[in-house]
Amino acid sequence: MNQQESEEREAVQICELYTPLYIQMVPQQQDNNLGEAKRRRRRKKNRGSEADAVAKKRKLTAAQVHLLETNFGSEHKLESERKDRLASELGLDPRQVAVWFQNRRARWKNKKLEEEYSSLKKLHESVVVEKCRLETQILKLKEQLSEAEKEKERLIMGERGDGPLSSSSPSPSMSMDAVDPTGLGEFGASFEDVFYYMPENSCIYGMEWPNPYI
DNA sequence: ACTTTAACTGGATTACATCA
DNA sequence: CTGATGTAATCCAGTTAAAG
Repeated sequence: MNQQESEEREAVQICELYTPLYIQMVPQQQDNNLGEAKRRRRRKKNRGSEADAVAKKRKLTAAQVHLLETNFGSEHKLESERKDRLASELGLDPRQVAVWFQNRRARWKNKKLEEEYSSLKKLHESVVVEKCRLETQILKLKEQLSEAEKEKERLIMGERGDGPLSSSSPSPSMSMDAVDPTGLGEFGASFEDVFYYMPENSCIYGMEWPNPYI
C-alpha cells in the first residue's frame, strides 16, 4: 500500500468515526446535490428562532482538535481544498473548519501580542535602570567637576598670595587626582545608587505598566 | 461569576464572471 | 480588449452565548 492509499484509508476511517457524530451534531442540508457544481451561495444570516433551534454550540472532540491543531501548525492559512479535505476527514462542516481556523488565528495573534508585550516590558525596565544609572553618574561627575573647579580657583588664589589658604594643602578628596579618569570608577556598577536618585520623577523602577489586555 | 471557545456579524478586500 | 458592475469567498475585529 503506498502512502497516498494509506492516507486515504486513514481519512476514510476518521470519516467513519466522525460522520455519525456529525450527523447527530449538525443537521444536513436539504439540497445536498453532489453532482451539482460547487454551490456559491452566500451563507444566510443566522439569527432568530430558526437559529436557536438549529445552532447549538458543540465542543469539538479531542481528536478533532488534535488534527486541526496539527494542520494549523503546518500552515495558518486555509485554502478551499484543504478546508474541504479537512472537513471530510473530521466529519465537520467546511464552515466549521473555516471558523475554527479563524478563531485559532485570532488566539495565536493574541498570544503573540502578549509575548511581544512582555518582552518589550522587560526591555523597557532594563533601559529605565540603565538611564537612571547614567543620570546618577552624570550628577556625580558634575559634583566632582564643581569641586575640581573650586580647588583650581583656590590654587590660583594661593599662587597670587592673596588667598587666605595659600599654603594649605588641598584636601585629598578634592584634588584633581580624585577624579576618576575613566569617568566610571566607583559608580561603574553601583546599582544601589540608581535607586537613591530620582531626577524629575524619571526613575521609577518597577513602575506599573499599563496592561492593554485588562 | 468567570473563562474558554464555537459561531456569528459587518466591513473590507479579492477574484472571477458577465455585459455593454 | 477594456472598464463597470455584481457575486461569492475569505479575512479580520469584535461580539454573543453555550458550556465547563
